[in-house]
Amino acid sequence: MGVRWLLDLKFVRSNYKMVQEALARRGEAVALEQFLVLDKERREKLYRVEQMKNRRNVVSEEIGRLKTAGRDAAEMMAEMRLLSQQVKEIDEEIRALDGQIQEALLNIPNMPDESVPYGRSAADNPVVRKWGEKRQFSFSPKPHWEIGESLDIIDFERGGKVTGTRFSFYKGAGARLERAVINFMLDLHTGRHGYVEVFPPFLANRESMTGTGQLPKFAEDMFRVEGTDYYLIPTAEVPVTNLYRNEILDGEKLPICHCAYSACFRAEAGAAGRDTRGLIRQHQFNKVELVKFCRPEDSCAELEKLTRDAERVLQLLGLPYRVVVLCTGDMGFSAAKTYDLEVWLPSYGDFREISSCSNFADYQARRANIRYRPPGSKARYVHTLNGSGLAVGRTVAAILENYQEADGTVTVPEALRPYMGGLEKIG
RNA sequence: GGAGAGAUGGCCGAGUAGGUCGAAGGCGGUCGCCUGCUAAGCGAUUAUACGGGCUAAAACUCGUAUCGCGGGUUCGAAUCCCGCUCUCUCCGCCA
Repeated sequence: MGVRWLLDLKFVRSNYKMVQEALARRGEAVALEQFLVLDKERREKLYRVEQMKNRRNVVSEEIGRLKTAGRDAAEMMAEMRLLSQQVKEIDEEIRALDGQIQEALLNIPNMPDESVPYGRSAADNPVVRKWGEKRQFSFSPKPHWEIGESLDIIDFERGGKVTGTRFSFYKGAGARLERAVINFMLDLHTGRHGYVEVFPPFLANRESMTGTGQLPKFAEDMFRVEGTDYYLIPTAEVPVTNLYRNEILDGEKLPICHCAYSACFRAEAGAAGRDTRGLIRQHQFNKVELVKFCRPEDSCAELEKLTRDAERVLQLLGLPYRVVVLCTGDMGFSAAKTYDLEVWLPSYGDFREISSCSNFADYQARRANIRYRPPGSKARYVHTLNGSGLAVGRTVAAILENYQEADGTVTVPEALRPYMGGLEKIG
C-alpha cells in the first residue's frame, strides 16, 4: 500500500543532523531519534515481507499451472496458506509502524528557511523596513471601538447579545466601509497585481484542514460544525490552497496566483483577556487573502512580491506600517519564512499585525499533495505561499484611528471614496 | 430526503463461470524513420509510490503495492462477498 509521507523520508534519513538542527532553531526539541528507529524497523520488515510476497506470487503462479495441467498442488497450497498468514501479520505490524511514523511527522513543524534570523520570541523579530509617518494628533486620539460606537457604525454590544462575545455588527457607513475595504483590496490585487479572484466555501472538511496544517495540531483553534466533519475556515488560505489538492498542475501555468475574500472564524482558545475590546480579535472577521502556487526555485522571490502586494494596500490607504521578519522562535508551524506587516494603531501606541505573509515551501504541498510537472520530467511538489492582503477588520480599525478628527468624525481615505459613493467624511 | 446507474492507466474504452493483467484497443504524448498519393504514413516508446542492489547522485536493475476507498474469501482477485465514498439520471424540496 502506498503511503504518502508528510516529509521526504529519504531526505530526513540522509540529512538527519541538518533537519534536527533546523528544527532546533525553532526552539522545539523534536524527537527525530524516535523517527529514525521506527524508520529502520519499518524498512527491515518491509524488505522481509516483500520477499515473502514474491515467493507467494511465484508459487501461486506455479499452482495455477499445475492445476490447469490437472496435477495435484495440495502441498504447495498448504505451504502458501501458512505463508499468507505470516504475511498478513507482518503487514499489520508495518501498518502500525506507518501510523506511528506519520503521527510523528504530522507534529513536526516546517524547517525554517536559511535566511530566517534566529530568535526565541516575537521580541526578537527584526524590523525589515518602515513606511509612512505617524500622525501627530492635536488632540487625544480615541481607540477605534469608541469611535465606532460614538459614530454608531459598529455595535459590539448587540453583537454580544445576538451571538456572543467577540462578535459585532457593522452598521450604516461602518458596514459600507467594511465592504469598501474588501472591494478595494480585491480590485487592487486582481487589477494591478495579477491575482485571479476566487470566492471559496467558508466551511472545509478534515482533509483540507490537514492539508494546510491546521489539523491535527490546532483543532481547538477552530469551530467545528457539530455532527459533521466540516470546520469553519480560519482563513481563506484553507479552501484556496486546497483548491488543487491531489492535483498535478501544468508547469506552464505557474505561478498560479489567487486572491479571495472570505469571512474567517477563530475560536481564539487561550486568548482570554487579550484584546477584549474592539475589532482586533473577533471570532469572525473578514479577510482578503493572497495565495500562490509556484516552482520551488521561485518561492523566495514570490514571497517578496506577495509581501509587497500586501504592503501596497497600506500605502494606498496611507496607513503607517512596518515589516518584520519572524524569527525562528516565532514562526507559525507550517511556515518556512514569514513577514508580518504591522500597522500603526494610535490607541495602542504600537504596531499591530495586520498581515502575515508566508512561504510554506513544500510543506503544505506535500500534505495536500499538490504537484506540477516540469517539462519532460517527473511531477514535483509545488511551493505554496499566502498572505493577508489584508485583514479587513483590523484595517477598518486602523482607518478609524488614524483618520479620526478632533470633532469626532473620520475622514475617508481617498482611495476608498470611489467605493463609498464619494463619501469624504463619516459622522 | 426517495429510486436507479456507474466508478479501470493523461483521456476514451475492453476485460467479471478468479490464475501468467500493470492491465487489450484507440486517442493523446515522446523518440526515431520516411517524406512528392501530404491537414499523411511507418516503427518504437509512454504510470506512480515504496523497498533492495548499484551509484557522489542519477541512470539502471530486482522486488512489492496500486483497476474509487477500506475490509473479507482464496494458494491466487480488476474479476466473488461486505461496508464506505463519490459521480450521473429521475422524483421531492429549496435560495
